Amino acid sequence: MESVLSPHHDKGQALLYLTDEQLRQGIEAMFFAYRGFTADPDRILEQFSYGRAHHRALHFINGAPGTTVNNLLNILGVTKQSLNRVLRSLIEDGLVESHVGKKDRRKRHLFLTAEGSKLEQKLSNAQRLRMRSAFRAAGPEAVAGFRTVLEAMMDPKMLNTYIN
Amino acid sequence: MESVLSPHHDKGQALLYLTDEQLRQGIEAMFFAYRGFTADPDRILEQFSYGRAHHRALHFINGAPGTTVNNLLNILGVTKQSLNRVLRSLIEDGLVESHVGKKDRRKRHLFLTAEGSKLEQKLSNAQRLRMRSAFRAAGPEAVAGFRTVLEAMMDPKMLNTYIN
DNA sequence: TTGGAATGTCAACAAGGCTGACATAAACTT
DNA sequence: AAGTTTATGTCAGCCTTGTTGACATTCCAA
Repeated sequence: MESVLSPHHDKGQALLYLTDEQLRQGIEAMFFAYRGFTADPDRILEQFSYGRAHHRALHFINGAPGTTVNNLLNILGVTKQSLNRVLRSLIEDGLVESHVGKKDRRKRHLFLTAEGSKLEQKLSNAQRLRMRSAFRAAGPEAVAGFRTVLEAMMDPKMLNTYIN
Repeated sequence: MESVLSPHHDKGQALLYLTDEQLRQGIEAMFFAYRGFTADPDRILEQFSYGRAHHRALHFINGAPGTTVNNLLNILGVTKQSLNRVLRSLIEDGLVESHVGKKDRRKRHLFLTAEGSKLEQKLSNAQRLRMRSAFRAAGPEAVAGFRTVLEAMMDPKMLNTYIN
């Protein structure tokens, strides 16, 4: 039965989106959607014997060419040993180039080679395809809401990285 | 310069949310948000020497008490060997109980014990806390949009599982 | 010149995916 | 009743990707 006397104070109605059940559905939505989100690139990566970690490295090097190893480390939130293993294989396979810094020669600046760029394109095209069809199906207002909630869900530190 | 003559046919403006740059931002938003989404329960799980896989099992058994192993397998999308390893440890530790089916005695029905329920509560409280504050910060319209986009991003098969 | 930062590398380990093979019990089919 | 399929469990082994710890190198900066 809805409140007739004080509709604006009916918290159960006005804040329906904050009930435990709604939150639970939000949690499951994240779980299933993330699976969908990674499924297409994962299938491509399999053909190259690469994993999601390689994809992430390619993605962020592509987005910020010349980025340093340390910078990548902060974005990805893994240990240098873990990242190094992935970078090494990408460099060995000729998808990524590592250039010693000119100003600070301790730093390595990372770039995609033509071949690396090609694979990155392939992966991100697949991922964008699904994202685009989801965005199209949902419409602009939903997309804005999607972005707003995701941004509120990130660690504040990552928001900076992400915004730029 | 904005179109003055035919604002409603200005695709570049009207479909701004479908540009590659917008899609790229959506992709990164998913990556960073998912990290935030799992960070809190991950910290708790560490104290129990459990992983995300245990959390997922607890979550879905809690949501559908008496579910069968096969059903869980379909929801989680992993192999029985992988799930079995996780279930075995949860059963050994007294967090989950496995009961032989009454109608079909091949099937095992899974339930959380009191202790299992306690951990599940702890984990989902942590996860809901972040989700709630994100939802609250974003507002109801954003939350609706968030859900709409995520649902469009799932595999259609999972939508059924999720809807129920 | 020395301390510390940036990077790379080796070794070892763990979680949690995977495949393949095999076992058992129960249900279903013929 | 016999054979097939289904549901589950288990063993062994492999891979990716995360972890820690230790150590080497290079080189900027005070």
